Order: sequence, then C-alpha cells, then structure tokens
Amino acid sequence: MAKLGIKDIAAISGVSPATVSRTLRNPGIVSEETRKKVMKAVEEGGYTPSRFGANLRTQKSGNIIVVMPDITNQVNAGIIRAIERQAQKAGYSILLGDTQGLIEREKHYASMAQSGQADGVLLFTYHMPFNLNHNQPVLKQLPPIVNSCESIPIEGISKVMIDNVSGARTAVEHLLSLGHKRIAAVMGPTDTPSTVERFDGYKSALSNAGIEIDEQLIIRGDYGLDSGMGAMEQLLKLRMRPTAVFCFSDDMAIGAMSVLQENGFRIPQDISIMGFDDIRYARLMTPALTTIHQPLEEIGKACIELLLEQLDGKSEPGRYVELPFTLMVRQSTGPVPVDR
Amino acid sequence: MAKLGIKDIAAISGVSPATVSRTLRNPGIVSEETRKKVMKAVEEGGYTPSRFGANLRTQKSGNIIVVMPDITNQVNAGIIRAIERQAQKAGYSILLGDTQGLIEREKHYASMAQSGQADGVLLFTYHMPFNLNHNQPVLKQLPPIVNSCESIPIEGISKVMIDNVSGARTAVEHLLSLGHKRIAAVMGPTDTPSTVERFDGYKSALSNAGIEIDEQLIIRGDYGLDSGMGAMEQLLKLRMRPTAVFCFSDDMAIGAMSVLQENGFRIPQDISIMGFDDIRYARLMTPALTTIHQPLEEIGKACIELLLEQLDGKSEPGRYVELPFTLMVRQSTGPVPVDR
DNA sequence: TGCTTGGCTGTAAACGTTTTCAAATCTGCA
DNA sequence: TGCAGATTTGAAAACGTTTACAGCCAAGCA
Repeated sequence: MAKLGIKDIAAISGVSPATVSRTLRNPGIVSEETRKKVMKAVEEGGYTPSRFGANLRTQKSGNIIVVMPDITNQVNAGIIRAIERQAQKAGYSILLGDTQGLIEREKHYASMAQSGQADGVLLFTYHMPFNLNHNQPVLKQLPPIVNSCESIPIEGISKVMIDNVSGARTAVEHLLSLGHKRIAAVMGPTDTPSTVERFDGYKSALSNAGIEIDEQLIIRGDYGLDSGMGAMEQLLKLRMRPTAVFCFSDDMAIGAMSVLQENGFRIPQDISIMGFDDIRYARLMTPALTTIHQPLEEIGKACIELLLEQLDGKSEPGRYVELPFTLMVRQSTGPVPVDR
Repeated sequence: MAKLGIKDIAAISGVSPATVSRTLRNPGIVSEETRKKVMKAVEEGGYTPSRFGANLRTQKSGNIIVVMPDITNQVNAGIIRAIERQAQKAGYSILLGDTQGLIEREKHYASMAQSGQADGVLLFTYHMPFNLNHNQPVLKQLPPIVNSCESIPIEGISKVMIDNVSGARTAVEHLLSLGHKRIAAVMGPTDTPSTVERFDGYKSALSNAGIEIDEQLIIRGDYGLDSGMGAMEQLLKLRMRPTAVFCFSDDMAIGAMSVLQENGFRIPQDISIMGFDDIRYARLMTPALTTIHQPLEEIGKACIELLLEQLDGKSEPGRYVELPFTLMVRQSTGPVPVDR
C-alpha cells in the first residue's frame, strides 16, 4: 500500500481535500459530523500530512536555524537546549549549525536560510554571514535574525546579550576587594566581541583602582581548556607572578586550576582563580570555582521569543535585550597572600 | 523587487526553467555557453533555488533528525558535533531533537520524520518512538533509522555501540587489580540499556573474582552530577565504606569526587574513584579521573555513515557496528588502603 | 546527399498541500 | 413563507522545483 495523501483521505471519507485540510489545521470550522468522518479515515489510514506540500504552499519551513561555533561548549549547549524546548512549544524545529569557527560554514547556513530552509536565524557567531547583496534592499530581504553572545556590529538585527564589560569589571572588582593587585587576564580569541568587552571591563576595573596594566599578565587564550592550561604555565614562569588570575571562561579557569594543582600550588591560598560563565562543573571543582554566572536558560528563551515575535510580525527587528549576570563567590578566590 | 524564481532566471537568461535547473544541479550536461549565461543571471539576480519546490518534487528533505535525551551532556554533544560535520559534508542538515527524557517528545520527533521532515533518524534514546501501525507492513514504512548509545531491542534497525558489558568489566577489573574488594557501583537510570549492561559487567567482574555482591554498595543514580553527589553521600554513611567507587558516568564521578573532597577524604589514598565516558573535563580533575574512554567522534561518524548508506540504498538496515572503548588510567584510582 | 547518432534544450506534468472564492445549505426571524 | 445572514463545503489555483520525454540541430559516416 502506497503512502496515503490528502486526496486519498478525502476520497475515503467522502469529502474534498480542502475539508480534510481544514479538519486537520482548523477543526473549529468544520462540522462535528464531517470532523468525525475525516478523523476516522485519517487514523485508520495512518495519514500524516506531508510537510512538503504544506511548505511549498505556505512558504514556511517551520524551522529555525541556530548557528553556533561549537555545540560541545557548555554555554552553547545550555542555550540551545532552552531554545529547542521553546521552539518546539511554538511548533518550530531547530536546525543545528555548528560552524566550528569556520566562516565558510557560517555562510553555508546563511544560504540555507535564504533558500527557505529556515524561517529565522539565531546567530551566536561573530560574523555576519549573509551576503548583503549590493543590488538589493539589504536587510529587508533577509529572514529574521536574532544575535546573541557575540555582538555583531550590524544595525537592525535584534540582540540578546549580557553586559560583558560590567561582568568582567565585577569579577575584577571582586578580586581587588580581596586585596589583589597583580591580577592576570586570560582572554578568549581577541577578535571576538565578548573578549574585547571583557577586556574592557578588566581594564576599567584596574584603572578605577589606580593600577597600571602589566602586559605580561595579559595572556591570549581561545576559551578552551587547553589554552587555560597553556596560559597558566606561561604565568607560572613569570618572575613576578600574579596573585589572582581572571579567566574569561570557566573552561580556561578549569585548565588553569589543573596546572596550578599539578604544580603544588594551593588555590586560593597561593593564587586565586576566577572564571566566567558558571558552567555546571564550576561548583564541583575543588575548590569550587568563583565565577560570573550567565543565565543560559533565559538567554535561550529570550532569543526564541524575539525571533518568534518577528516571525509573527508582532515586533520590529533591532530590539535589544540585556540579561543580568551574577557574581558567584565560591572557594577558588581568597585574600591575597600576606607573604608576598 | 520580489524574490526571483527559477522562471525569472530562465527568462532573464533566455532559456527554459529546465535548463536553469540543470545548470545548477548538473552543470556537466549543459553547454559551456548556456552555463555562463545562466550563472550570470543567477549571480546578478542573487538567486537561491527555493528548497520547497525541490523538496516536493524529489520527496526528500535533506534533513536528518537526531533524537537525544540531553544535548547538554558532554557525551551527546561530542557525538552530535561529529554527526553534524559529516552530515553537512554529505549535503544533509541536522534537525535537533532534544527530548529531555520525555517519551512524548520522542514521538513528536518520530512523527516529524514520518511526515517527511527528515529523510532519516538517529536515535540515542532508549524507546522506539515510532508507531508500528498494525495495519501496515511495519518497518518498511519507516525512514531509515540508526540507533546508538542506548540499544533499542528492535530487529532490523542498524546500531552503533560500544561493548558496555566489557567496558564496565574492564573498569572493575582495574579496581580489582589494585586490590579493591569493596567496590561500589553508582548506576545510571536502571531502565536504560546502558546501565543494565554496565551493571552486568560490574557483576561479572566481581563474580569472576569470587566476590559477592553487597546490595548496600549498589546505588541508583541518573548519570547526572547531582546524583553522583547524592550517591557518594549515601555511601559515606555506610558503616563499611567502599574502598573504590565505580560510577557509570564521568559526571557522577565528578559529583562523587567533589563530595569526597568536601569531606576531607583523599582520592585515591582513602577512596578510589572510577568514571565512564572520558569527557573532556575528566583529565583536568584533581586528581585526574580514571575512566573508560568512549570514541565520540567515531561513534558519530559511524552513525552517519550507516545512515547515509541506507539513504543511498547501498546498504541494508540491521547492521551492527561495535566501536572500541579504552581504559584511561589516571590518578583517581590507586591501591586499596592498607589500614582497612 | 541522406541517415544516424549524440549533445543539448524545451515542454509539460507532477509532487501534496493550503486557501480564495463561490456555492450550497441551514438558521433564525419577521 | 420568505429572506438575510451564518455556517459549511467544494472547485480550482497556486506554491517552485525536477525530470521524463520529445524535439532540434550539428556532426559524422556511408
């Protein structure tokens, strides 16, 4: 038996295809009697409406594409989980775009959106992968886009962010309040907006405290575990070691802690470690990692809400939502050692 | 200017829509001259073929749906990343189905596949979410399915697995070889095949060593961090504490380690901890976690390969691929304490 | 020259829905 | 009973491709 189409169901239940469609999409407008007939045929035939026809007719895919640099990262994973749940509630599916940092892959996903494979795009990377074709009225042509985590400097797309500058400043101020003066920064990739912003926060906190920046204490990382290890190794070689290290991600902080403990340093008695993100493992480290909490669930929710509003035409693009971070003081930070 | 369709491009370049389609899908069969004309029009018009029409015509969505219990889990995230990369190479997109353990969501994704929203399904959950409609010739109706991680007891679907029984046995044998006799097991959800299998391995290793199973040392967890903490707390209350704890996941092991260290126990001098999975954080714990390595990348690759072969009709369903695990001996396991 | 072959292209059908429009039926009220 | 309006239904068009089939033309060959 071949797969049944709407026409078959129509024939079986003795109505027109239009009525079958109505019964399924908008049961309220068909009579009780017809509805029963149709539903019976639908169930007995095991009919599932093909999405292809519907997509073509309505020009909607029911998909949202999420473009992320790395889904393996706890921050991204946490956000996309929230997104998926909310999207499903609203009847949308999530197309996963893991770019692994490659621009070409970002473009690939952008073109998927443009070919109708998705109705909207959630951008967590820091490039603008869409071809802003010069012949055309630019943004109007694009599907709705919401940008989060890494702020893309383009007018007219909605954003969901935390205040990275304040977040980093808060982190550093926490260390300053413990008496630290030599505070290292382990940064993410320096071409990411988040790193630039967090570095701004770091600098502003130090300058407010009248402390000059020591270039030796600024290390470039890539947000990953290994780069945290490498950074710490580098810092340990310094003649004048830092008394506290502010890592721009928890992963790097965890890497740093591991190197420190490997080398017999006590945290926080010898060196304080501060992270950023508050991934689920942070509180389980020994010592538990002091960090800046990002509200992943809320970020995901806000992203999808902004996008859905645009898809429903209820809202203009270009909106900006800022979510609060929280300083989580745990055991990996402590007073500056007295003997130094 | 409205969005251009294939007919517009055809008109602009003075050929038929068929030729435009051929130029894009199968450039080899059109003449050099036409190809140039068409490509020029395509580029100048910024034309991207709509997927809707193509999908309808070819009855293919170009999507693969991945059904997972929780994408936030490092194991799943690692696998899906590999899947996504391979799928994209083959021209497929990944639809993310994060079920959060809910059967209804699994069914939802199954029905998406049946309505043509995906050409194939990768199942990492442990239910069979498809309605095996009694009226119909069962499996033939379903899209190709590959099952991994949690083995679903259904004939005729392909599988990619590691040998959980041997993996767990290897883990326990490692502990036995260090002289441990009181070895606790912190299990996953007891209705998951992986937990059942690992528990089998645990029992078989102990029984081979002539050690009787102590029910007090068997704790039920859920593979998550918190359940590892809870399990450890429970074990610490015991009058006769275990000298080693085998956790069925790294997350639970990390939770257990945290509780242990919080309470002043030394690992492995007082208690040895063993995990399963080898997530990226395992080697960065202090002490580094001894565990069973799962080849996530290879699992993902194998899944997609099996599925693609079925989609291409090159291979029958029902194949079984087994991938090797590896014992990673690190610092969290050591000889049984002499003083006990 | 006439015929065949092969390369390239065009015509038109088909994929499976949704939705507009109009027609048919029913309801309630005068 | 007659009519306005509401409710329910059907016919048909449209969505944008791909592809089977047929046709055309040039080239090669006898």
